Amino acid sequence: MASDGLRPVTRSPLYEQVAERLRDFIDAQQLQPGDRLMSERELAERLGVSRTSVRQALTALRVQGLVEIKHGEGVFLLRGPSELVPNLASEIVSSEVDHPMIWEVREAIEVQAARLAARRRKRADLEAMRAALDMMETAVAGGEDGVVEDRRFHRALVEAAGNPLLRQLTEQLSDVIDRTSEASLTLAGRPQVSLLSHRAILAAIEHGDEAGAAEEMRKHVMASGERVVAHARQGR
Amino acid sequence: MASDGLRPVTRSPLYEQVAERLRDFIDAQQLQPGDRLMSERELAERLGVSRTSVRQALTALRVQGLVEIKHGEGVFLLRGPSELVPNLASEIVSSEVDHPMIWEVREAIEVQAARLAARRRKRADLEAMRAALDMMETAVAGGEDGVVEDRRFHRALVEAAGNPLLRQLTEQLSDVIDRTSEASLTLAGRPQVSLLSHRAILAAIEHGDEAGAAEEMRKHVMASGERVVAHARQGR
DNA sequence: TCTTGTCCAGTGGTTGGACCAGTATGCCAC
DNA sequence: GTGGCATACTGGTCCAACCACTGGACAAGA
Repeated sequence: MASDGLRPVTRSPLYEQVAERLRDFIDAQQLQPGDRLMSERELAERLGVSRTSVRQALTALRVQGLVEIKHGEGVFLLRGPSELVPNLASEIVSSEVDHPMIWEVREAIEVQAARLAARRRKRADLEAMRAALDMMETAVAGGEDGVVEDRRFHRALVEAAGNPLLRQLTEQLSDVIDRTSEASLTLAGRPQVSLLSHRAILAAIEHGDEAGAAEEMRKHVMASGERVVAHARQGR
Repeated sequence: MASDGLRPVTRSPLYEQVAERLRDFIDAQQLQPGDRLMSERELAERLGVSRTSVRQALTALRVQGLVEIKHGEGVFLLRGPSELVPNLASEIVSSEVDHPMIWEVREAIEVQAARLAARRRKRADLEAMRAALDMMETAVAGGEDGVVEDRRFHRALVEAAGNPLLRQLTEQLSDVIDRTSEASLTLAGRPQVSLLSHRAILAAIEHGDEAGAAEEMRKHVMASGERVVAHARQGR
């Protein structure tokens, strides 16, 4: 399917345009954290839109953590112009699975998850990981890449870590993580190696060997990352 | 300064309550990604609020990536109930600085940051960290707790890691991290010990000793966490 | 029978204006 | 000074109307 130049027209809502104008404004004026914006009524007049639209835009900026809205006082800047784009993760990364930065973050999170899993190792968690690996072994033996089963294993491991906050972070990055895993496992010979690494990690966890589990996971993530990055460079 | 139970009352805006109700609703109903919510008008009536407030709440949920709003069609769920509450960090944690979960996450992120900082160690970054430590030394010598300087050091370290994604994660957790640091440094004798740990970490980074930097940071974070948790248990 | 056009009901998007509620400020009586 | 009060801002909420878009029902035409 070729790009036929007939992709659907996308009209962006007014409040979104307003939000963008406001971002541009605080950037152009070089407003600093703590500075106060104009009142909603004045903004509405200057932008030529209704106050409702301004309020919707401000709500959006508020959710993004850019401004703080104080009843009776005004709207105050929380972060400087330099710290825009809070969705850096999905923005920058989505198209560049081979960026080392992602692998470094995976290393941070998953190594700690492995360590904590080894510390806690509930029976149900261990069985979930074992099951995921068995499924992956079957898939790999059948010539598949085992992407789905790999994902299942990593999620089970994070679950086994028993840390809701850590779990939340991985879910937030799940898109990126899944992409990187896929990029790794579609490399020739990689699924077999990955499976062995997983077995080693699980073994350490089962023995309650925190340091060992952490180190095995670190080696695993690093190796995967290096292979993907190298392959990407080669392709360019 | 003791907790006097007279902190300012915080009235949450209506649209925020509405947003929370909606989150609860899609959780209770176990709505799946792709499902459609009721119309804005119906939601307004059922919740007993104006359509304006509903729209503000929906805008917030949209920005958070929870729903997709399609003109002429309706509001559709993007993520399942499992991936709710992106602000879990500030929600759960704000009042429980002594929860081990936070320290475990700090360990994950900061250990990796130390490792990467040792790998890259740009001159400017090293100087920023040194400067922060010197300031902390002066503060501690003067009998202060050095909370501000400690924060400066940790931020400089994350900066030195040279990983924007990692940096973003720490910023997202900055509230929690700052609280935990403060809880640690206000314990008797802790600032002195912390300062020594920082010196050791920085030394390893300066030598480009990745494993050493990582291990020193791990010991530092673990020790801080254990002390805070122990002190909290004692207080109960 | 299949297509085409029209209409219509329901959806979100936007507006203006009104009023409620919280904050800061200055003035005034005490 | 202190407290009370009026006031002039600020954001928060509501309402009623209308615009813009979508999808489906349905009739007119090929």
